[in-house]
Amino acid sequence: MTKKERFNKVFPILEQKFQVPITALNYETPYQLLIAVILSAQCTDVRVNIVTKELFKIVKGPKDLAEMDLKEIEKHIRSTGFYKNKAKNIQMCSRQLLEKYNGEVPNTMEELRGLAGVGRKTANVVLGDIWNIREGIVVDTHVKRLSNRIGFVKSDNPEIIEKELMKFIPKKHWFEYSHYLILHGRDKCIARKPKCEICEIKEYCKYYETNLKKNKEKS
DNA sequence: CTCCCGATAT
DNA sequence: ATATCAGGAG
Repeated sequence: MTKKERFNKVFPILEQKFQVPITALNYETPYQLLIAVILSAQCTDVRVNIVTKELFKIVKGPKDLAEMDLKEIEKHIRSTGFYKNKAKNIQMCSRQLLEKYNGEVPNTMEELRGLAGVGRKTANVVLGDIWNIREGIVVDTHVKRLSNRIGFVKSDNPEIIEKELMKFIPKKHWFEYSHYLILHGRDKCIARKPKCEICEIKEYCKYYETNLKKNKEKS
């Protein structure tokens, strides 16, 4: 089975399962989404939402973080991990927005990448969720894990994975693909103990195939 | 490549 | 105890 054939089997199943993909992060404005995504690095979306629920009561726009004491920012976001870097980044990012973009969130990959704490993954999420722009495929830890397990790629490098995926996934599905894999990764294809037995796409998954063989050899 | 780093499931 | 969580910067 080629990668494209495998994709054509898997994608409709995930599409049926998750329907319209929506972000699990809570926010009211593009600026708040940007901050939430920066905070979500190596942290569960659930934890980010707990933090932003309080933070966004006092942070409505870039001015609020630009002027806030760094220690106070750290105190608010501490439980998301990497809190010193993240505090510095979201404050610097807010100041950059005020200086360069009149306080608005820019809508190009290049401009977003120039902001503190914003890498390719964060930029892709903001572009997709706010402006519905498909600049690329969001490759986070879930997309990386599932793409390897299913058999779409063999790599740990997010940029290589993104390039490989773009070869056989139609551009119109790029944004949905990431969301579906992230959702499915949280639901069934969990990192530590994947629920292969009840997985909807197991018959098209190399990881399940390998496990089946191992189990049959044992018995 | 290493470091950043707390919370949670196993 | 250890792996893992919507990664990015130096």
